[in-house]
Amino acid sequence: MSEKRGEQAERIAAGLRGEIVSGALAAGSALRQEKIAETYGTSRMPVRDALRFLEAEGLVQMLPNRGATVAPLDAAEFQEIYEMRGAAEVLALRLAIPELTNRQLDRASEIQMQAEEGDIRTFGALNKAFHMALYEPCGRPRLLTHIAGLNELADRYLRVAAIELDYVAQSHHEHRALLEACRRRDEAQACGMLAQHIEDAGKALHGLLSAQMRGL
Amino acid sequence: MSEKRGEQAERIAAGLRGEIVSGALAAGSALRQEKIAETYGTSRMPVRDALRFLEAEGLVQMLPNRGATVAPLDAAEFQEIYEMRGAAEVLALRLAIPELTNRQLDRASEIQMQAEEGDIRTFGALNKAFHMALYEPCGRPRLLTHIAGLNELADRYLRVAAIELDYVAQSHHEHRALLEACRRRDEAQACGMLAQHIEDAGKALHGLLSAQMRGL
DNA sequence: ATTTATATAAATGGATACAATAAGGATTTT
DNA sequence: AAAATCCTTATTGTATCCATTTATATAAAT
Repeated sequence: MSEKRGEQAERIAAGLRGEIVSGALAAGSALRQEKIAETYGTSRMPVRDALRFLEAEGLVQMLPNRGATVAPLDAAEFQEIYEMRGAAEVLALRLAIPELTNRQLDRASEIQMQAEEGDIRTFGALNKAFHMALYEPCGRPRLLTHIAGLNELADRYLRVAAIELDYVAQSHHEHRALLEACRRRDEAQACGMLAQHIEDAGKALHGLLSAQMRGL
Repeated sequence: MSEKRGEQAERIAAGLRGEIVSGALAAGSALRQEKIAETYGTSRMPVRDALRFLEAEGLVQMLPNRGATVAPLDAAEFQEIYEMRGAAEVLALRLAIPELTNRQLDRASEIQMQAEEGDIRTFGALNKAFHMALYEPCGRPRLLTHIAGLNELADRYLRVAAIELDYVAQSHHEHRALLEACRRRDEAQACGMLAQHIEDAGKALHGLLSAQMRGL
């Protein structure tokens, strides 16, 4: 019980976020405040704060007087998220490229190598890490937060789509090409490839998703 | 006291939002829960919810155990917001153009005419309305919410910059040209002009801002 | 039998009360 | 006199309690 005061809401939010993104809490599930409070050993008050957090992130839906539910999965929203990712991440990359150091590029390469050696379970996290490594030098905190949020939303869908192997292979290929363009500091080429990469991913996964999502 | 239950937080958030965007609450001001609660005739509880809302929107900063303050104004953040606006709004316009009906274009024209007839006090709201009218047909709710949030953040800065007249004149000019491109359904031209329009606005206002922001 | 109305149970929203943290001032010590 | 420590006060975070709303089940009426 010796949790630092003032951060229980964030602890609860982190816990719920994990359960939602991992799929442990199914889309549409009711989130009862009392039950969650019991689970985390607090009162309902910090739980409410946590739910508000997650609502702002888009992982939870709250209806007045009717409680919170895990946000539904919807193929149209998935497409929208990927469109937004495209716009935001291309901007971040464009702003980052002039600031990219070789050291940072090496770091991204290393992450990509780990991703290629890893299996499907580690793909999601390492994929995210690779992208963020390229964007961080842009020095735009709000933009980076926005991108991270979109990726978190996307992760839920990836989990459902149970990523196919040949998509992963193509993703690796595109990552390598993207890295090369960045090393040449070829802004136009890199941005174009990234836009294509994200659009491809969106389309590739959209199909799997529509099929997979009958069971709701 | 006969407010509908379950929406007090949103009422308080709307009130505070207005005071922050209008500048009635200066950047950096402390936001005491008890005082706000008294003002709105409630307990501190819905106030806390409202502050969480505003924190998510970026208008308020919260430090654990140390309360909330109005988010500071910062020229670098202004630039970032305009960069993000550019990316998001160009995407929205690109997706909207194929769906735009003549009726919707007429509606946008009407808003623009009102803006040109109005004065500086009405410029901000009508400017926003014009842009949103062009984007709404894109049918991407999350993207539209994102854009609206960015515009709200930008409004704070516009208020401080006390918009110059020749900037307004140029904005009107660009809006008319943008409308023409949309009427021709010329996606590439329209998107290019919008990108330029937002970039111009960002640059024009950035200068004013840096000067104006000494008095903090 | 179906539908509607009522009553009851459950869960949320808000208020009040309490605990803990942080800041500011007074007092003491060097 | 300056600095450090302790104490007091103001403010936030959490818990408990109450009221209101919603959903469910039961009963009555058509």
